[in-house]
Amino acid sequence: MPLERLKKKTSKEILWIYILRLLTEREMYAYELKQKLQDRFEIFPARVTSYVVLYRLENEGYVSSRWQENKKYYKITESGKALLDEGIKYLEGIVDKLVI
Amino acid sequence: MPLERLKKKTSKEILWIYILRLLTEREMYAYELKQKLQDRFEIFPARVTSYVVLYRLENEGYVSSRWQENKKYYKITESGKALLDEGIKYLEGIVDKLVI
DNA sequence: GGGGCTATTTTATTGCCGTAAAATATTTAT
DNA sequence: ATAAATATTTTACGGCAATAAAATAGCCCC
Repeated sequence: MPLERLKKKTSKEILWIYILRLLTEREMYAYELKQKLQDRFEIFPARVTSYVVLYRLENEGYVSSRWQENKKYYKITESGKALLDEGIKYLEGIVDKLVI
Repeated sequence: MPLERLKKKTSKEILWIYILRLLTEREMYAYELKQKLQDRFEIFPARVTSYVVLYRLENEGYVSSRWQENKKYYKITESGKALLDEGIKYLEGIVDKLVI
């Protein structure tokens, strides 16, 4: 089923968008994000995935981090917010083109 | 840039949705579809890609084909239409969750 | 004091889809 | 007549992101 493939693939490959989206609400740590991803977006990434994605995002300056009580809290940066906006607009654009 | 990755990846991995969408308008052959994908959706798949995608779609019953004047015309089936609807709804759902 | 949950890191692997490659046939300008 | 563009097929390959694996540490509770 291509739709299953799409859901599996897409929901994982847009993970960084969901993560940035959640971080607009407040600081969170990776483990917490994984829970939220399940509750809010019904995505079930593997244990490590959110760590890896956050590592990439931080490396590219879209999030910053600080340690507190043995947890690594991530915060979205200005360029992260800009990226998120672009990402959402891009996805809206896809839908628009399909629906017309 | 994760957005570039997203555009590259997503626009290719949803290729089948765009193709099904185009086929709701009329029968087309693969080569023709490639042109339309560029004009309408600004996607630039490799020469063979539309052939491969259509092969998969036909195999799974989402399109049917017939030969006419040395061209293989593809037509969307009922299950193809259902799949397309589901796909679009799924994408709309993603956007909705992000925008809230 | 040890089992279970929370929390993170690094490295190696895998799965999959688009794509490159190679081959072929027809049609259309020049 | 021939080069270029159109049109399709089959097989093999590559990239890359999520994931599995393995290791580590704090915390809680019984």
